[in-house]
Amino acid sequence: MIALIDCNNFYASCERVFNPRLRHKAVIVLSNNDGCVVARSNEAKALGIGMGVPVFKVKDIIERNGVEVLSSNYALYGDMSQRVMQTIATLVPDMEVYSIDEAFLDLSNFKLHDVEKLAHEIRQRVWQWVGISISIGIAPTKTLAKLANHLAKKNTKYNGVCWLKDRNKIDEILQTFPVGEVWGIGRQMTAKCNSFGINTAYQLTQKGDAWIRGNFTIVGLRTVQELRGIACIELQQNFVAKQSICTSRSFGKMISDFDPLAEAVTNFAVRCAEKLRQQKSVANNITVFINTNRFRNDLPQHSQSVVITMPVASSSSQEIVNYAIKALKSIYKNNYQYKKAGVIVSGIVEESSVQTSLFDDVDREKQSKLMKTIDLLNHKMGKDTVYISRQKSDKIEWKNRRDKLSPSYTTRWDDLIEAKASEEITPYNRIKKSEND
DNA sequence: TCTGGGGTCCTAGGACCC
DNA sequence: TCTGGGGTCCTAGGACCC
Repeated sequence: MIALIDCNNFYASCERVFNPRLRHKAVIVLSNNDGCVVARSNEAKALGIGMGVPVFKVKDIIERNGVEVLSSNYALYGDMSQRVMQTIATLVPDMEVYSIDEAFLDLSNFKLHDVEKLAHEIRQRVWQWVGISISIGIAPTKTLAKLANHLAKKNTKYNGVCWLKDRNKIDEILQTFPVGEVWGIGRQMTAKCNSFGINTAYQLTQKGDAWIRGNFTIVGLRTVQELRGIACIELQQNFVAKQSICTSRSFGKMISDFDPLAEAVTNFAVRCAEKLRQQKSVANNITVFINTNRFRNDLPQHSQSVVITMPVASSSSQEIVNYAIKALKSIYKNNYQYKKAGVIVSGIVEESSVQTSLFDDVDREKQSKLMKTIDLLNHKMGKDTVYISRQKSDKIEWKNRRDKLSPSYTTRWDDLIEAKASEEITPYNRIKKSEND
């Protein structure tokens, strides 16, 4: 038995925990650069604000209904996510944290008659300890647990917990479940299914394996098997190092000059190097890409990327920055307005298994000590306390827009909430006051 | 005016080998 | 006229996820 826990309207819910004024109101949270809508409270969904739409397209709805608009505050959401996960782990330790707001649980160690009670206990505890409401789907496979979760979220009759107990119940549900809502079936596969007259999840499960494989590859077949109750996607409980790491941003405004572009790329490269060191990895390849604004048909377009393979795999900020700048120089062109850039490190291996080069002229021992010291300082004293000079100039042209950022309530001392008790409302004062009167 | 960021996995096809 | 058969490895690009 597998459970999928998913936080309801996660980013919007996080904002509400510390700002009660937002409760019972339509709230939306925007993507980086205040570009698109990435989270909506139920009230905002009801107003017809779609997921992923650019804000400027729903400006009317926002103004007419007084929708509360917030920039995304990842420091807050990341910390709240950890609290949710830690709370769940107090009841079920066998857990895979699947995304910032989702976790799969292995319930095979629990007795069947305890499952429903356990699920409600998890909901209650997360709500009480963290202030976030969650939905829980329970089923024999990950894909079915996802589906159950979907139902738990959509139908209030489930009271937040949907358990697909047996095959009959599962089939009954699948017969009305749109095939496109199934986890792993995206836009392309949905269109193809529909063109074959397959509209429900059940219809898909009735097709032959060979047919499914032929049309939807092994990936599609796995999804169908999971719908049939045969587990093909295992719970991943151990830490797995990433195979590629990307840091990229759209800019607050477009950039033409090389220097500010290089400043941005330097920062992205430093972040990639930090993420590498965090997971004790080194990378062999560095990709740098730059894009002009693809929505501006009136401007000349230039999008290009280039991969550089380093002589020796590395996680040194200095080294990765040097190669990234070299890469940028090779693709940068004058007279274009760039909107976005990014750095990807790939060909990732454990730092303990580095293949050295006979002609290596870098003192790796020294670099490694330097990076450890920098990481320590930056962790203790704040991000970029020690930085590479190219990371910061007086110009900050490439920075993001985050106009509606909420405080980092849980991760910055300066942003801690102050609670003030009014004289009028405390019970103690009320008694004192009446005594005086 | 304004349009996110970060991942994984799979396949097809080319390059190369004998 | 007619041009083998069987592999491996790598990469770009597509599809999917949150």
